[in-house]
Amino acid sequence: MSQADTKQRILDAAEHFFARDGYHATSLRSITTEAEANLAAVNYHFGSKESLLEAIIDRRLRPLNQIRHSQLDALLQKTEEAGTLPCCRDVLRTFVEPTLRLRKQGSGAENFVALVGRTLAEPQGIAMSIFMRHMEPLMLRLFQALSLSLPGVSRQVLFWRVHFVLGSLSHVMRCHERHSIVPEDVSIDMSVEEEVELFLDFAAAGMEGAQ
Amino acid sequence: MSQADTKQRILDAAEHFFARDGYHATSLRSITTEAEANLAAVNYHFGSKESLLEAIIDRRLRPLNQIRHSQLDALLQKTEEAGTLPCCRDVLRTFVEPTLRLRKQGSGAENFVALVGRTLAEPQGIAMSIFMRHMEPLMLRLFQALSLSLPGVSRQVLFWRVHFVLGSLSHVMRCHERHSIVPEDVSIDMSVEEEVELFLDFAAAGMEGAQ
DNA sequence: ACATGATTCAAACGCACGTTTAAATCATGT
DNA sequence: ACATGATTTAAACGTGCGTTTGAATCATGT
Repeated sequence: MSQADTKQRILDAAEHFFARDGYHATSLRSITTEAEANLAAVNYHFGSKESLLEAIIDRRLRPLNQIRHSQLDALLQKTEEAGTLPCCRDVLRTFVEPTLRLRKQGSGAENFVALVGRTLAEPQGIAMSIFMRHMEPLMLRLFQALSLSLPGVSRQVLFWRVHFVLGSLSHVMRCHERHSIVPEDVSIDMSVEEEVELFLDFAAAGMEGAQ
Repeated sequence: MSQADTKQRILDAAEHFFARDGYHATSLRSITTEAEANLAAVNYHFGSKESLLEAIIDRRLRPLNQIRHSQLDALLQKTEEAGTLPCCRDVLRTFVEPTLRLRKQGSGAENFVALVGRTLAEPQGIAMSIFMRHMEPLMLRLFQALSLSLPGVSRQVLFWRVHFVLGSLSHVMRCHERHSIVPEDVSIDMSVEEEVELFLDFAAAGMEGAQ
């Protein structure tokens, strides 16, 4: 059993518990027990509990944001060539679709998505500063592209609507499994495409605002 | 200095720290220090840390939900008398407006609003079960009223859009002070009415969905 | 086969936590 | 003034935490 195995198992277990119970409510003992590793392994491989959290975010957020960046690149290049403005829904899709797709990829990625959802809900939390470092450039590009797609909406109003959408998205990201109250006639299982379009129906309409 | 004083000061201090740092990251020592009370006072007056959290939720959520219920009562009675359907925006307003108004009421209520926002983001958290007990009847009525106001939207789609709106709202509730990144030309200070209409422009359009 | 560095392991460290205790102090009715 | 119950206080309790240690074990190149 090599180092890589242990590190990966610890990352997976920690991702799982951090997402489900939160950073502070999760102990290194429960992580290492689930990972079938020794308690000291976390400090040996990662240095500290906080660095472990950073490694978790690093592992998944870097590739995710690369995808989001390149999707936005592609959209902006396409509309520029066509001499048109990107539509709000398409801009949002470059951000939302990779996120919801990640969740269905398996191998614990759904735990990461839920963890990010939690992180967005803890403004003063340890994870937030780590997270923001990764997100800031993309967020600025997203805001600019949305501003481009909705020339009729003031920057002030746009700012808040972007926040509303991020609130919705982070909420969806947290609800990865077993919902609290689900009416009997509502099905939870959807394809990524269905999820994305369901979300974009709401978010794009909200961004455009009341008529 | 009477018992009531100490209990109130502890409630206020705990509300403040629970909202800012979360339940697990807040110690009874920091609470009682801020409240200028003895460490043992929490267990004397409330029994345990968890019961303290319950008392915090009880103190503010009970009157808040009474207002929301009666606002919804009034709306439904009015439209029934007029023989019309309630409009989606008005239904949402009965839920959203008392929430955002509470925040401006002062005396620490803004901390409670932020705490509820956090709670909604921690599905397995201690606060969630306490919170859900208070919210379930109102949530069912809200869902029914929204269903009435949007007869063209399937229950399945409606269910998700309600979740999206609650996600947005809980996000707004958490952002009570000092935002992370605010563009220079965006003003944060708004009246309750402005906040409510800004939110409802977004939420009502989202509920109605893309055309 | 052996040396060497990487990894695992059991045990312990100091610390902060929520809670409990019992004495001291306070408030109140007579 | 005094008795009584409510409240406050300082101190300690046991527990679980993140982290550290040093020896044991493993993997690898020669």
